[in-house]
Amino acid sequence: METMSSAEVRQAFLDFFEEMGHKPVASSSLVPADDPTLLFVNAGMVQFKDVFLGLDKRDYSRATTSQKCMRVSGKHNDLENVGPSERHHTFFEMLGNFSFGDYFKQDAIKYAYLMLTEVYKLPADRLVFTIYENDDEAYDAWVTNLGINPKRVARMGPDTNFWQMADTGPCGPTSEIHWDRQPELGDDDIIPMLQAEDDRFLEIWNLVFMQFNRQQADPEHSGEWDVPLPAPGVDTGMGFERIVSVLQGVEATYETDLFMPIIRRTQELTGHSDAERDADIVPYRVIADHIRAAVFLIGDGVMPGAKGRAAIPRIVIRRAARFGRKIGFDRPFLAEIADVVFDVMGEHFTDLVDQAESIKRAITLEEERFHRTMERGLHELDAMLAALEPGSLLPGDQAFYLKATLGLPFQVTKDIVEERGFMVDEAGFNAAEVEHARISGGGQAMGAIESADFYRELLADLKANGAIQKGVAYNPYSVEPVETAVLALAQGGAPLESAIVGDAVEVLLAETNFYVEAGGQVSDAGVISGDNWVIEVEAMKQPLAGMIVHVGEVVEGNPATGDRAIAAIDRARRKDITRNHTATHLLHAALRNQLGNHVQQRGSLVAPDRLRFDFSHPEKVSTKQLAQIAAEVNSAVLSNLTVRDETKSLEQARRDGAMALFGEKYGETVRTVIIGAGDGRYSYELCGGVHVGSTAEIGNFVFTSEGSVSAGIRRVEALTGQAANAHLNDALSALDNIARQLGAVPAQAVGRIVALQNDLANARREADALRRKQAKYNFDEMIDQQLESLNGKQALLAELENTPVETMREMTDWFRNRVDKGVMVLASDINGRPQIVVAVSDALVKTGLRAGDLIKPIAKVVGGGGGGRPQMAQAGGKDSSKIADALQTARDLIAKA
RNA sequence: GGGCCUGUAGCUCAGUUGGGAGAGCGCCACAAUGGCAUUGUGGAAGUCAGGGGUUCGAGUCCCCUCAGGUCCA
Repeated sequence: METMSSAEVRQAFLDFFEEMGHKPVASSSLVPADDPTLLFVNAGMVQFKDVFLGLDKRDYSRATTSQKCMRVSGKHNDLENVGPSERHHTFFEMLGNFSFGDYFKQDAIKYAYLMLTEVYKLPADRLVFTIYENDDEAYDAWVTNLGINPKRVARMGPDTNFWQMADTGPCGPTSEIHWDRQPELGDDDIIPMLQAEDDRFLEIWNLVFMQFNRQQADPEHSGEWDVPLPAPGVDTGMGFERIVSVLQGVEATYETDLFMPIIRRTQELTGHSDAERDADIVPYRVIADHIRAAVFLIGDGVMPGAKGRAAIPRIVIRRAARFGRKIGFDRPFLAEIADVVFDVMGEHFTDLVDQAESIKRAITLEEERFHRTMERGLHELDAMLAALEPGSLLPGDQAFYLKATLGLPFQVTKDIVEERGFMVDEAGFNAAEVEHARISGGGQAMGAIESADFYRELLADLKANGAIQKGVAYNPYSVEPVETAVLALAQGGAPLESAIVGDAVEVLLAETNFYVEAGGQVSDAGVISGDNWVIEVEAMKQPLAGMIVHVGEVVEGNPATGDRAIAAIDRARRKDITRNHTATHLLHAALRNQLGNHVQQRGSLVAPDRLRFDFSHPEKVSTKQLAQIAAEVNSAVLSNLTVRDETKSLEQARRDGAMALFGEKYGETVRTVIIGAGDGRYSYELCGGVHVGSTAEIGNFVFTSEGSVSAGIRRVEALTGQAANAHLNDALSALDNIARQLGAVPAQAVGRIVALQNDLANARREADALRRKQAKYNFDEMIDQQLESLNGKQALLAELENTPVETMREMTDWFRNRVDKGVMVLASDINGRPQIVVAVSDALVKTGLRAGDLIKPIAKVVGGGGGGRPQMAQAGGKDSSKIADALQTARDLIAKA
């Protein structure tokens, strides 16, 4: 047994299988290419799934990989185990060798054995094996052919040693190789201990033999419906971190050279001694695991966010930040630790290094966002605790509110609550969490998966009967109507033979040029028609690669599966979209020219009626800069640059200087869009969208807004073509009207308005002052003359003419200041509607007379309602002719009160 | 995809059964000081995210849309 570095372990594996005739294939992205049901690649075979299913062909029949994997959700959720466990990870690598109908069980077992004993030079007497209970071939392979002692080979049940992709389909027995951590216990108990899954053994390699096609579900594993596959295959997986730990002679994967540099760096930053570190090892491990996950996720284009896949980098970054706080970090620190990941992994995953700065920035941004969120949550928690009796229980639903709505992790809540001498109702919290999962999970997400399953089966059927080759023929770059056939109609994830008028249907055609939303460009709309029927297409979707689905409504006739059809996009709409799309590229280039190369696209929307573009930029784009950018775009339009596309390898495109979007995933060959010819090339981007032929077709370009989306990201919106013309014309005619109204030429309009505004403000102030003075004078006179005494109270009841509500309210203050024990009811007709205010002096309020109560019956008389505070109330009504009656009612009420 | 929360002055936010749109910071002017820091006085600044509804009356209640936050899938 040799001590190898992790890099050597990985390379030795790939080299050995290459020698054995395998094609070394690069790890695929963590984001599964065509599989919406799978959040992340979680095994080496994922990128070969279609090859195993016979849906895809490669020019090799043997492959070997070291595949990036994530296990964070669903059946394989290792998130909570990370830290306490010595060898659980969210992100890890899986070494594997694969046979697609080439070699089978005997060779697979032989290769695995050679790899471990000859290349890694593991002592054979430390290896033990499991096989499926009735798999005699595997038994022979180990015992007869390789001469393994039968005491070291355990027959196991279907739970551990039978693999199936789904309830039906490919399946087969497996054989596992385990490392014996306690060889001193001898051979005799090996089989029972393996069957009991004792900690003595560490599983290092799983060999899967895809041998059968299961025709129908078989929960009892009778094997009755298992038909042998014509070309059986092999899929193996060895946990890279585990084998490295075995070869480096350490107990925990965290002690290997994959993790120790990360842990040491963390330790440098905290200043802990080794003993302090070991006393607090869980946070160190969590940080080490999660920083790797975050780096690789973001490297594969999964930016932290709230929804879908994006939630995962957010979760790992926030968990790491949270555990970081426990060991003393009070500032963003993960980016500094990420540096070590680039050092350790960069040699093999070279594309990571190019993106290092962007990845670190994304991590730090997320950490900062987390801190802000925490501050808000802690603030709310403070308020909750302030309202609590000392030593009492914080209700579970409140703790859950902090988590679900404000994003404050429960552990944080719990720590703080206990620090302050309270307790949390944990059972209540858990109940609220379960209830929340029930309400918000389930239903719709399942629907999406069922729909994907439906289309996957449909795709397989259509390929099987030869209706299509790889998928729907898709050429969105043409605008001419396409003559084709209806391959299938569907509704709610179920097939439909034919449809009638009014049906909402999904239509699958053999060929289409309807664009499916991608890269910000929205889907096409249009019409599919056949003999005597018409379907209006409102939306498009792509449930999986190769399946382009039209979503629409039958407006005429009875379309049916198999019908001839003509698919026609809405060409005017498409034209507007292409104008906006090409303009978006011009805008991107102009932004970089005017603001600098730090400008990077962070999102975009290309719709027929507008375009929206988000980009990184630290400050507001000034009006002047905006004008310069628009001028540059318009100048590029006027230069009538040609727009063309080229398809080439991603590598070539990068070399040629094409702009790729950070955080997007690309295939090996890419389409590029070039604006401007030769050295005068103005813009060069990777893009799958549809564009105009030359820039003059865009017409006018005009901004409609500029603003902020989040920290460091600006958003602009703009119009082109007809929409821009209309916008400009509206603005010009509005300006023209304004100028005409002012009796000035447009250039002088603003000066005139400023002067007018000043005059108006002065006049208003003057008029207000006069009106108030007058009103106060009249009011004082009114009190002198009209104050009456009702049942010991001083009352003023009056109808005012043309007095605004504001003045009436002011009068209530005057009244209450002047009359100690008084009630006032004022009514006024304002634009044909009665308004009433009631005021009560403080002394009378104390005796129980409330303006709010008093006003309700009064308001009823004029057909309205009202209310207010004890001192002052306000009401309105409908019938001004009843004002006198209302005042009389008031008089009666006050007299009685 | 679903649940919950938020959107009020340039910024941070308050606004209690529906009845005077506010505070702090910032900004402008004036005064005190030789100047600055500073202090005082005064002032400007709001489509209460947008649209619809209920009501005599909506920042406040209801519905929709948009944007953001957050949790679950």
